[in-house]
Amino acid sequence: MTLLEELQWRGLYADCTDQDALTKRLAEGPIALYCGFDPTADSLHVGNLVPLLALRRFQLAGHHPIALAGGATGMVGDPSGKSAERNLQTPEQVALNIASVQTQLAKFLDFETRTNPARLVNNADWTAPVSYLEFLREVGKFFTINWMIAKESVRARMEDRENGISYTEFSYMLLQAFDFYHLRKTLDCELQVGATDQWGNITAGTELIRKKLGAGGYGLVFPLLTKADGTKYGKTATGTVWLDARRTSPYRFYQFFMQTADADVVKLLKVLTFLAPAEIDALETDLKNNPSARLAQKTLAREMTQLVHGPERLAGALKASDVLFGGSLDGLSAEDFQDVAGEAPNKRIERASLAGAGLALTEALVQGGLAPSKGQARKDIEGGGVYVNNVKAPESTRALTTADLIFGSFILLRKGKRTYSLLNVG
RNA sequence: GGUAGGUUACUCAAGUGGCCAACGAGGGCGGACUGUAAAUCCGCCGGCUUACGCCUUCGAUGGUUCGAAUCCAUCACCUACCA
Repeated sequence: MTLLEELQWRGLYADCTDQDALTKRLAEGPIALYCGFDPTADSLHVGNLVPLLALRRFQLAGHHPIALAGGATGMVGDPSGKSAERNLQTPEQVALNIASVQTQLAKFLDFETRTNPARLVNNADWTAPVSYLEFLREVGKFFTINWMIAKESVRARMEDRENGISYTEFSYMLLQAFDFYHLRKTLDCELQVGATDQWGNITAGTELIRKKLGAGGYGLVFPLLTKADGTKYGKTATGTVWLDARRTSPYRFYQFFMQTADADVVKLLKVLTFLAPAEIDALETDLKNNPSARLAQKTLAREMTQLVHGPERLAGALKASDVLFGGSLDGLSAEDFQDVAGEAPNKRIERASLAGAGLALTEALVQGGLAPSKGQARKDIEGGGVYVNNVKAPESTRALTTADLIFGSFILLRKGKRTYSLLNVG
């Protein structure tokens, strides 16, 4: 199976500027390719994994990946896929975000290998020195407004009378075109990859390369990741699933994948993991024959957590999951529980607050982050959805005392089937 | 600069003087059923309160009124048309 065939099998092929030519080119030998990541936050999220891991797939196949951090483009904001104008980030924010995003990008690619080491670049390096006038003459002149406003990302916003599009965001595609042109010229980068919403930006690049260099450039785009029910992938009710362990703990990260719907899990195994097709096929069969074992979900969660957080954090997440989803806490060793204490969502409270009448359960739920207010906490309790140490606690007048402590200094609160908070009593 | 329209809770969106903490939909959270899945059904979703109830909210400020999300004035922002 060639690389392109594998990408197709994995559902990672949406469109290509010239499939036949690219197939031929890839057969001839290693190619340099890039993908850009704008620093919209100080961490990447699971949605970024698709293009990032695609770069890695190319590297594993012997090609030269270039990860581009958008120090310049991040100052402007990509209108693609956005229905409204965005607020500009301050230069300080961009600088901070760039620093952490670069560190994360570096974790997924091999920079040491002799044959085809990865490279990490920042488009601010070549964009910032160019003056506005220079840019207009060197880049702007090669694009007609007519062509630009025909792009989906722009047209969608032009048709939306409510929002419109600023000149700044309108210009975004030219900056990205300039990136591709620059990388083509200086690093002989022939291919740009990205999600489908990048199609317009990518083709702007190939246009510029053709016009200014008289050379070719390829674009390859992946489908946007969606869930079977049509909603966006990578967001939970609580928010985005980040790659940074400080924002999304490995335990939560593991649980996010563990809770994948049956209808999505095979697609995600293909798109996100490096498991061989045969292994994924076997998991698909298992899912059909024995869905309650959740082997596909477990494998996905395991693979992803290992990939992003490493084997040690994976072990912690597994241990915490075993304990928290293992039913009764009886028979659990103190050591095992200590491990959970470090991994699970956790909140420190004062031992003194448990003295006497104790701490109201409603108050404890609020402190543990399981309820937004005491009123809501009371309703949740009365609705039968709250557990203390995995025992249902249906009375909203319940208070926690030292008698509820397990293993000396913990109280395990649970709301619903799977939301936990561990009170760590100091 | 002129004219017209808009700004309601997480989002969309009703409400145009008391019955409004505010219809409805989406979404979320809980429950039942399950498999930490989906679908379905039920309950809840401003805050405090065991409850009666109290308090804070409908862009901002001030006013009219016994009483305002609803009326008036000023301001801010958004949109359209005209200049």
